[in-house]
Amino acid sequence: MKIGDAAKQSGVPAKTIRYYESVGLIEAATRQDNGYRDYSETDVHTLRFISRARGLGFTVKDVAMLLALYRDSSRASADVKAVAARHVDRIDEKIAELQSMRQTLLHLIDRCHGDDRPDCPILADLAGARVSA
Amino acid sequence: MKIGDAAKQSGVPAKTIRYYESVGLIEAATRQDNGYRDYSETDVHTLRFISRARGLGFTVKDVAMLLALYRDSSRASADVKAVAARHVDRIDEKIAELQSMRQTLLHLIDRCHGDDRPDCPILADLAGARVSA
DNA sequence: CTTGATCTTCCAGTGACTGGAAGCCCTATA
DNA sequence: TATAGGGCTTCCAGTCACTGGAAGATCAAG
Repeated sequence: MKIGDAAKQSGVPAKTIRYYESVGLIEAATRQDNGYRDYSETDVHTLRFISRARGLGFTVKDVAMLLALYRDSSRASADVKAVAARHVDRIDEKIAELQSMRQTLLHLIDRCHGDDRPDCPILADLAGARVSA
Repeated sequence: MKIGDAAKQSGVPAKTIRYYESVGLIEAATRQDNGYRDYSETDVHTLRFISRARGLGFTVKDVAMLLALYRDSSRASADVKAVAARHVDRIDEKIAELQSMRQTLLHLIDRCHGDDRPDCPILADLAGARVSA
């Protein structure tokens, strides 16, 4: 099948499929006589695998590793678990960082009148003033 | 003062200061006779403002807006508040997204033996199998 | 036969830096 | 005075994961 159909069936945009090929995440597709890329059901399956993994926030590098493990029938599940666990750690860090920002922002927003007056604790804080807890 | 000192005093790397200048977030610094960029205390203050805002996750575009508001003594605090509130919304979305990923991952990890056997629900899920709740 | 959709390649832009090369400037020390 | 080092300058490239767009070939339908 052509790239457009593979895109529809996998949910991965044609542009992105070509991109994945260019960075080596998927193998270069075979070509039809007219030069168009040709995809199989297996390829679509792989693309869906990639799409799900990316949806869970795995980096393309991680996805390459997961794909390799997926294809290695003699893999140890511990290796997969390790990749996932590392990823959860990164997510936890990110969440903590965002929540800290959020808290500070809400604190400042709460103290800001939000009217026509120029007086604003948000700007004051950014300018270096310590705002009371 | 030279860029290295401005960097030390503001916490913004010299490289990043030049970058901010290149994208117009800060004005082009005046130059000393030898061509070196020259910074004032006010410039350092601005860099610290930027550094704090970036630390709260504001985009450079948002920071540009906040700086403009900061300098506009006739600003309405409502405008500042709006920028901050929009930002909190973005953060909330991001947190929700990450927490959803996290939950799915933890669920899968929990079900993975993590031993030498190849059997792995994480890969099974990525491959399209529905994992029991 | 033409129209429009889809395919091809290649280049550029996103956001916010960061690294590195090549070369100038300044200061301190042998 | 020569030199060694550090910091300064510019510019280009790389990061990450795409995404947009241009120019041109191909194909299916009317």
